[in-house]
Amino acid sequence: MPRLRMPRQFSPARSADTPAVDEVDTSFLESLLGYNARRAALAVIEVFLERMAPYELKPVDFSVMSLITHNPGITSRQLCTALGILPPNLVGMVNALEKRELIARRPHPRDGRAMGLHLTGTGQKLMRDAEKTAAALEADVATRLSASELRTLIALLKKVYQAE
Amino acid sequence: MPRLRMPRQFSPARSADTPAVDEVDTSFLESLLGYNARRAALAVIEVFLERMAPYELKPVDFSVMSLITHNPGITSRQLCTALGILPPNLVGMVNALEKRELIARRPHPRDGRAMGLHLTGTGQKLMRDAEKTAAALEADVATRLSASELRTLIALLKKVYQAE
DNA sequence: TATTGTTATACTCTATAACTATA
DNA sequence: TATAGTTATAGAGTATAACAATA
Repeated sequence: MPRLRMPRQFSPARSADTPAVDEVDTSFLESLLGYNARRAALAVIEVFLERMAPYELKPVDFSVMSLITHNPGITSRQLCTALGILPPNLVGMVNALEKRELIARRPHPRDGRAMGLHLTGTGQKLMRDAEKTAAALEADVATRLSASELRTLIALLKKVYQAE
Repeated sequence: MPRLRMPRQFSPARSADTPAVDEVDTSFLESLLGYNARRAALAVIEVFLERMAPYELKPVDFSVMSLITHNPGITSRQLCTALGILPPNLVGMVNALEKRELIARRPHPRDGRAMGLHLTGTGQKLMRDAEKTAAALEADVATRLSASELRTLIALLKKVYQAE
């Protein structure tokens, strides 16, 4: 009978059972596209947040403003579809941008339910600078990557998500 | 005097002032690395969520489990550092995985404050299947990309975030 | 004094249901 | 009946402060 053995909770596990980890092996995770894509996205967004702080634009705000810039009269619905945002979550952003007098709502010419979104003069001025900053950020990342590597990277990323 | 003009609120804006957008132009955003990286990450994570649903592992849970798999005895602190998670936010995940009896806490051999994390038998069996599924997911993405494109993509993504 | 793990908590992001007005 | 915009609200995800036990 094994009665003489110590009860398990008092039996210190042998060191083979409780190894310590000195250096963390992340090689399996690093072989996965999703892991690398997420880490890279977070790294770029971190720099983006710093550089865009003067304009008080977070990445999604910038995306919204940029689409309005290049698509004057775009509707909320179109913004949601293009950016993968749910309508209830866009309302607050658009309200905030309108309150800052960066954009203005105008009635849609053909659909009485919809409102077309337009930049104000202030909004246009801000976006000229903000888009320059965004483009400069790309140039800075291109110091980690060569210009052609950056082009390749973006092309491959598009292949991943546009194949949906 | 311009008194005869309609008050602005009753004056329908001319169509030149309120254009409608038929097709949304996203070309500027698509030129930005951050935008593309985020979209690609979201696309891969979406598939990941579907495929990992049978194991009830979200991406972060999988990352935690995978690091424990390849680093038996890893501490919470090491997990947080490796994955960019804040300690308070890891507690709930580890508790949940322990409650599911996928992992077990054992005292750290050299540091009385820390606990080493280890897979249980159940956890090992689950992770054998889950990591196979994760690798198969890569192969599926490789139908959108060639094998060499996938390797290039991952290498370039690493360059972006490891240069931090 | 510094660090590990933890609690409590707040803030942001994302998701669902339901309403209104127009189509 | 369906759609655009909105409200309210719930659930994740992420953030800081502070504490006990140990280094």
